[in-house]
Amino acid sequence: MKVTNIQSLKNILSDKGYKLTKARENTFSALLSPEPQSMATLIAKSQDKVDRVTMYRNIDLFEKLGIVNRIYVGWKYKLELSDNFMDHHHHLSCLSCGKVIDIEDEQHINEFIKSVTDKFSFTPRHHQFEIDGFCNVCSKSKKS
Amino acid sequence: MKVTNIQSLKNILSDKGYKLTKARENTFSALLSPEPQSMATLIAKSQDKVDRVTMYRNIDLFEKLGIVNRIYVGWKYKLELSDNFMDHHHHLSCLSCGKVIDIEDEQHINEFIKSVTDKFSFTPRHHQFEIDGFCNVCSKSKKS
DNA sequence: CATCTAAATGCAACAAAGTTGCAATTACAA
DNA sequence: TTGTAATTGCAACTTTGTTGCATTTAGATG
Ligand SMILES: [Mn+2]
Ligand SMILES: [Mn+2]
Ligand SMILES: [Zn+2]
Ligand SMILES: [Zn+2]
Repeated sequence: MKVTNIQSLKNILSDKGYKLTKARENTFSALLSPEPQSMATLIAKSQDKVDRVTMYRNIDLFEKLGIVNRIYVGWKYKLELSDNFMDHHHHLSCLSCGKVIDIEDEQHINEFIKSVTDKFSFTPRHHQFEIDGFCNVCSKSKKS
Repeated sequence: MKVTNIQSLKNILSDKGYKLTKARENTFSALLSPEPQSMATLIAKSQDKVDRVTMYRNIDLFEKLGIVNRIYVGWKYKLELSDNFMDHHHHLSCLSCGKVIDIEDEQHINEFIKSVTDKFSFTPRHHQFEIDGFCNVCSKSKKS
């Protein structure tokens, strides 16, 4: 499912009967970034090449095809290219100081996903697990 | 942090130097619901009592004070009163048709949370686990 | 490679969501 | 009761996302 270049993008698209267009190439280029980006950023980056409306439509399509993931960072979503079959974002997020801690432990999570998706015949593509609360520093200070 | 009535709301507010106003009482009343609600719903429910702008401002305040949680359901956030016990939201969300399935199985998740919050000395308030993918219906259709 | 057509695009217009500045009102402490 | 800072409502505005439609284009076919 990983898209590394225009050729693999074309393969995924044509496989489902979609066309590889200039707008889609440019949408893909805008997505190349080490960090997840907001829709506004993607639109700004390619403002002379891709119409706003087309950007929305193609991001929707890419998401359905598994080319991009929509993740929530703070109160807004951001978009990123899918890397592996199943991307993950497991965070502890401090409501007081905003610190975000990444969790690596996959053991329990993977078991849980398997059991629950099997139960509902659901095909998972991506998941996100966020725990909001207070970090060790902020837990000690008086004002919650 | 749990708010059960107007008096406890007043306590939390005045504790931080905020006033208990009619608009805030009505904001609180609108939040009383077994289900998380969208901002649009809250605004509609109290359209004759609280101005749209005031609703935004007071929800923001309530969130900072820990009175409400903002959670993501599908692609939109919803609001709910915080509870004493840990709030939880476990969903399967279909990228194609938008269907949201609630998961009730708590077993694996609770183990996982315990182990990871202990590890980082983190005090959890609420958590959210969302799996994006395709529901049983949409998994079968050809243009996935 | 010339032709054909469904798919895709851009544009304009719209709708929904959220923000800002400010004058009028209100909570509440003195 | 009064004084005053906090809060509100309103109007105007920005940002974000959607819809309908005429025009353009990818790419399949021969
Ligand atoms: Mn992460
Ligand atoms: Mn839920
Ligand atoms: Zn913290
Ligand atoms: Zn579905």
